[in-house]
Amino acid sequence: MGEGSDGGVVVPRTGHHGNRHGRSQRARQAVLEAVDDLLVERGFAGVTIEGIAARAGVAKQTIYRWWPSKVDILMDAFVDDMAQHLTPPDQGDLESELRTHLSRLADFLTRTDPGAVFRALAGQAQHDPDMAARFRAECLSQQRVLDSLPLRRAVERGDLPADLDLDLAVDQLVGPIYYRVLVTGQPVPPAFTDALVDRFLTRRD
Amino acid sequence: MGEGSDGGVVVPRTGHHGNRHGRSQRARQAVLEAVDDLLVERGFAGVTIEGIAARAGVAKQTIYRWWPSKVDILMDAFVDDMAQHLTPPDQGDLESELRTHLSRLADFLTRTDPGAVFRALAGQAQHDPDMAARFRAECLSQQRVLDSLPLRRAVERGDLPADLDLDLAVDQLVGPIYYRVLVTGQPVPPAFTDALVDRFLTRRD
Amino acid sequence: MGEGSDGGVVVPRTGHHGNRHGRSQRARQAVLEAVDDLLVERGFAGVTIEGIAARAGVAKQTIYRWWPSKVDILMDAFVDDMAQHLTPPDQGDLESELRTHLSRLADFLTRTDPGAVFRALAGQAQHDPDMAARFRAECLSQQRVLDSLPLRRAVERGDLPADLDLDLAVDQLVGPIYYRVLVTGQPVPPAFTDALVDRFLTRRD
Amino acid sequence: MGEGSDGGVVVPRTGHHGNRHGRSQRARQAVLEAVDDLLVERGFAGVTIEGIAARAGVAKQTIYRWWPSKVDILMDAFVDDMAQHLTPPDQGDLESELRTHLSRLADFLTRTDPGAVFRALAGQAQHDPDMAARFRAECLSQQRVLDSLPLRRAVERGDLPADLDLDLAVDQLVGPIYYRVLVTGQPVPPAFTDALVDRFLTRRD
DNA sequence: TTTTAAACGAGACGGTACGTCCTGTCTTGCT
DNA sequence: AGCAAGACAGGACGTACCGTCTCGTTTAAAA
Repeated sequence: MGEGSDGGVVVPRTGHHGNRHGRSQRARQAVLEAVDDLLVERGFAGVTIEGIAARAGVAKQTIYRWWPSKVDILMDAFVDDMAQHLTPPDQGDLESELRTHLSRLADFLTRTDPGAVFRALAGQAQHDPDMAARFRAECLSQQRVLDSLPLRRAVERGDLPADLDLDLAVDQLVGPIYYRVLVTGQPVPPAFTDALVDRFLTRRD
Repeated sequence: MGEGSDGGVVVPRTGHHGNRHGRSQRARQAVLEAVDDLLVERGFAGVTIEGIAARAGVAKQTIYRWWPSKVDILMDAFVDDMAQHLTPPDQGDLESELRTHLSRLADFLTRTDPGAVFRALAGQAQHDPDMAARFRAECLSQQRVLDSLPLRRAVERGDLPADLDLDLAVDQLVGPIYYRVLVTGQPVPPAFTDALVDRFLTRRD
Repeated sequence: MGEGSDGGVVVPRTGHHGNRHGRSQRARQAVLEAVDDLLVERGFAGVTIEGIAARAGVAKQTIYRWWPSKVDILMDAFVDDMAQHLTPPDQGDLESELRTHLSRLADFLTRTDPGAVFRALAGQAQHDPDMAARFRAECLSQQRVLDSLPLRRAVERGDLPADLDLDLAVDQLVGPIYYRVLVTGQPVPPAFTDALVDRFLTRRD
Repeated sequence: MGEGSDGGVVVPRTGHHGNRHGRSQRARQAVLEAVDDLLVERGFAGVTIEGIAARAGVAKQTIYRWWPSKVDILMDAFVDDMAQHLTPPDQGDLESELRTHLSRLADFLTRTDPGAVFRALAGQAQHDPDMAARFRAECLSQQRVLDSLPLRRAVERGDLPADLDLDLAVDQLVGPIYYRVLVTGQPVPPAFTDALVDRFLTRRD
């Protein structure tokens, strides 16, 4: 689904009201802000197309023209936010990078507004396979790349074996975090993420 | 939410139409079956109180009398099913028990109808904190006990140290499974669950 | 259209909110009053289902449950009003009765609120053959009977020949009135209706 | 509303897309044909500005530039057609001329496409006083002149008294026809129009 | 037995949001 | 300057469910 994120490509200059050169940037931004605000203020059930339209000062039809559903609006809003967070720093040291990244991930998922959007999207994905596919393609695949970055750097450095099963390793590292966030609701403190890193590295000795 | 699961206690004998002493078992069963059917056939969005009532041949009011919401009906239906599956067998051997239990869990979550109910409930829990609390209290806590059973038995047998952090261990073992099921949508074959067990046990040597 | 006007038959007693004994009289009355008010205040285009619902304090669904369209609501309202007016008095004298009836008819059509409803319905009938058929069956046929009443009484009295073409005679008498009301928009003063009566009776001498 | 009918005066040459020399005749014709087609095919409710624009291959703005509303387009289309029909022939004989004219009028109103347009316009006039005024000024006044033509010729010939109330006479002759067409929906056969003429002339003997 | 009160089926009610359609206005680039 | 194209804010449409509320019936414990 590209219409949400490529508005800047289509529109050459202005964000005025309707014209033949594509969508209004003003409307797009207003919608994305409105959807974020509504989700945080009223929860997922409080996010309605009518509510977004009213809050953004936009016509419903304008929303339907560019987004197939409210979750696609949320995904659009999420993509804008996600890249800003969660790019693991290159510290030259696997353990440090993993500790930093996992604790940041836990914080992002549990404490930030985009994290709340993520949880809502992950929730909705359970109800709608098509949406789940879009969610994975647009949001999760990028995230997955970032999650594996410390490991791939360590492999390049020779700190991890070249035949490491990356998929499995990433699942082991971040799986328990998502499990706590999405299933048990337990807190995910640094002590927990550090322990995950410890046990992941220990067995390699 | 207790009224859903204790109906059998209140009703003395029959499940015919109105009576002055407790709820109709006929109605309860019809509702639980209808909700399961609808979820599997039409997905979570296709589960509506009106639809359940029509399918079960029951009045809406009867549903509202006994369940606060459609997710509570689903939880009621889920509880009935869950216990049947997923009780790990006592095989006297940690590795075997873990392999068996984790692969059964993966199968339950991804391939069975109650698994679909679970995913729907887990999804809805992301949108509704109150419901999430009920979900954890009624469904997950039991499951959590079962998940830790092989480890606790191993501790009793002396195969695992007494000071083992059970919570962390369970999270490491089942977290990646739930992560695949709820987030990435990747399949969860026995090869994957076996690998989880391997790596969990390896470092103990 | 019968569901609108036979509510009193179906509902045995109360006008409370929903019950199994048919529709709420309170809602029905509120809708009919709202539709009349809106037509007079804002014209036909200002009559909307949403506006009626809001004004009557009624849910849209309740309106759709009982009336197929807004014109059917207007017809229902019109039927209630029409009978009150326009029953020609029995004065024992053809000329007097005709003069009275035609001038009353003209006044009804041009100066009263139900007359405005009639004009709106007659207008809509031009756009919708099905509605036109309902309109004729429910509203006009009764009116037609009243219009011919003075002539039929005169025939009974022997003041008019028994083989009089009633249809033609009524068309000649009231046709020009409706023509002015619906087509030319000219006023229809008593001088005009009296002249119609004169010319109708003159040729019989 | 004059902009619709004087286009031919302004445009000097072509009807291509945008040009700097007044309106496009191509667009005007396409719109008038589209509106006629749509009215006949889908009825008045099926006539929308968007539909006309799509069918005529014309931009909505072009329509709004030249016509204030869809009924004005219909009036424009109607004026073109009306003059062609309904000019009563000069037969030198009042009765013949009246018989011919009234039966042609009845046929025009009930059986022709322009007649359908007329009925739609007359219907809409009931809902919109401003439009009714335009309708009378642009369409009906001409028609009224034609309707009275046989009578005026007869007065000139001395076949009718010079002090004849022309308005009343015309109303008596055509009123019943319009009444049947617009109100009762009864057919208007020659037998009916002939009877109207008979009775109109009889009383003069 | 007869009474009687709780639970039942049915379904109308006031609402909210849905997704669609059309309105009339606007801006742009082409002819 | 007029045009085709089409995005825009707005608003009504008719539908689907929500959760609440009578109704009149069914039922079995209490009287």
